[in-house]
Amino acid sequence: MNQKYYEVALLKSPLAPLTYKSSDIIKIGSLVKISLKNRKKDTFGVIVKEVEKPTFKCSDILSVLDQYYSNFALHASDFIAKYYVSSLGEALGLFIPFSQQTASFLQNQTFDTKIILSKQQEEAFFFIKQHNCSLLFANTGSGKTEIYLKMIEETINKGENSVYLLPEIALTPQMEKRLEKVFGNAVAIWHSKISKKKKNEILEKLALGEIKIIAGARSALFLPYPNLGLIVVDEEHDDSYKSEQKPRLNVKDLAIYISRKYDLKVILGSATPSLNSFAKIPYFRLKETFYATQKSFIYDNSSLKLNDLIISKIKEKLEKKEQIIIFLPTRANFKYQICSDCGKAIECPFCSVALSLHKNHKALKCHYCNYTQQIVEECPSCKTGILKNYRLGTNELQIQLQEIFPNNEIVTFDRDSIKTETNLKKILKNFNENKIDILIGTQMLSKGHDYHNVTLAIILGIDSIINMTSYKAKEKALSLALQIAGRSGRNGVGEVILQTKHQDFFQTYIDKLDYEDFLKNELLERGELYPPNVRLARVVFSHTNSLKAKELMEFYVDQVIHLHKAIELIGFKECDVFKIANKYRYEILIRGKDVKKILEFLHSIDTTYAFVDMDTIS
DNA sequence: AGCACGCCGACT
DNA sequence: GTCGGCGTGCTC
Repeated sequence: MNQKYYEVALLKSPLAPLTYKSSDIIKIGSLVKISLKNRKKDTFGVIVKEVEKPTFKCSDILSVLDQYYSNFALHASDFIAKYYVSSLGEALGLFIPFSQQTASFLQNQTFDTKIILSKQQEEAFFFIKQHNCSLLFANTGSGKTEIYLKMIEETINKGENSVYLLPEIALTPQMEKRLEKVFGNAVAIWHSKISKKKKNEILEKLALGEIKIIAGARSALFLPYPNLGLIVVDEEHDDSYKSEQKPRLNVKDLAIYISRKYDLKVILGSATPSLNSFAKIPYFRLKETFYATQKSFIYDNSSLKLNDLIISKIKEKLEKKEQIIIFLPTRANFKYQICSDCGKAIECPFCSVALSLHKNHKALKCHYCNYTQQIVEECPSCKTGILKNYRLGTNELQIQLQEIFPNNEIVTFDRDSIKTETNLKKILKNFNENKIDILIGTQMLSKGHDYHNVTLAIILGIDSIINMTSYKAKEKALSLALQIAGRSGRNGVGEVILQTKHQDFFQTYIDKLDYEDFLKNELLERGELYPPNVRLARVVFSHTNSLKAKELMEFYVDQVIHLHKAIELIGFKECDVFKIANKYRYEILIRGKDVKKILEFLHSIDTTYAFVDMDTIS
């Protein structure tokens, strides 16, 4: 019998592709069922290439399924595996395969949306059309969404699909409304919280050509698009485009890579673009806004969150029936409970972090591993001290404000209070209908929502962001402050209270200069030390035995120093959060200009106890 | 001897 | 990742 031999990438497995045989000719990209020694469950893999008969004995491919991965998915996965250091199977696992059955002829549809662009928007539109990948650097209220819509229209009329990426699920309802108004049921929303049934329905309609546009979070980029023509990455500055697990890819950077290899358009959009994009991608500045807003900033250097200034400002707005948003980057009631006698914080037994107090759940919770325990009355360490609460969170702020303003509706807006999509939509609806007076939230609050009647934005705790040990700390803090400020006064006059000890820094770029000046200065300051002119990578070694983790780190520190002279070892140490989920962690940070040399080192790391974080932010 | 547990290495 | 093999150390 004429045997064929194929390399098969094992889906979601860290192993490199393995060789199997079959008497059938199987198309590259096909999904197949295989067996693996010591494995009971069915194992699935993807045919990645045909090879010569190997010297070792091969098992048979058990069956070929009627699903397959496109060349696009194979190619993108290959890039992900190499650049972000994962197995091919892990990278392919991100994609949803095409289904053989539904591959019928596509239904075509054209739109005439009658969107009218201003002169400046027209220029931006023209600019985007000239580039494969472009950055739309658009001030809040300058109408970048119309440009996206116009571009999507053109893409559909060419018979191609569009994907519209948003950094967070929280933003999808609003965009869903906006897109559906223009494109009706040619639009679908895709993110992790969408039900399986709904997902299958969307996939079928996508294959049939009934759905042309997918708006959604990271995972929306990995659907089986019959003919992808446009990728919009909105709020491109947002770090949540970077995945925190397994293939630790940055979907934005993947989109940029794709735009270079394939004939499709990528638009990155933001009012506060990342320095990386600003430095590397051709940009168009959309400065003119459709309505003039007068925005005044008040700087408050107090350490007290609810001080007289803030309370009196809130009172003033409430009396005028105007709305207020308050940003605070801490969830729960308090982040620490510290003993006044021995000075120790109550720690998670599995992680080296303090437990947060959640009054709503009558519990202390670990924000890393989710460990939950009862609230304690006395210090578990010395059994005598009184516990004091530190670092106010959103829930506590809500309680304290409610005491001061008992007749107003005050609601929190964060991961704890928003559990479902319905829940999210309800809060946004109530806020837009003026049924909520004050909305208190974490980063979620900052992300591109349109709030109509907000005349005061209060920004608290921004110093905890500017003081972070990340080369991006300043960039993050300033963009966050501007994004939140942008939510206030969309219809006329808006005030912003910024509580910070870094008034000079913020004032320079808010009152005197603008964000583009910040980016240019920051670019000079980072020079050859931090991105975008060099690349950073982090390798974390984690093990239940802390000595083991340390020894592994030391071994690879040596390797960098002696064998990889083209890359620079910036440092090696215990991770800031030393223990997570009972595993001790050490990390090394490297820097280099030559991607190949960096990857050479990263791919030489041969232990399951290490993970690589290419283009690390932390 | 019998077993629980943790560590290690193979997986085509 | 997931599984079996094997060594250690504890118990009956």
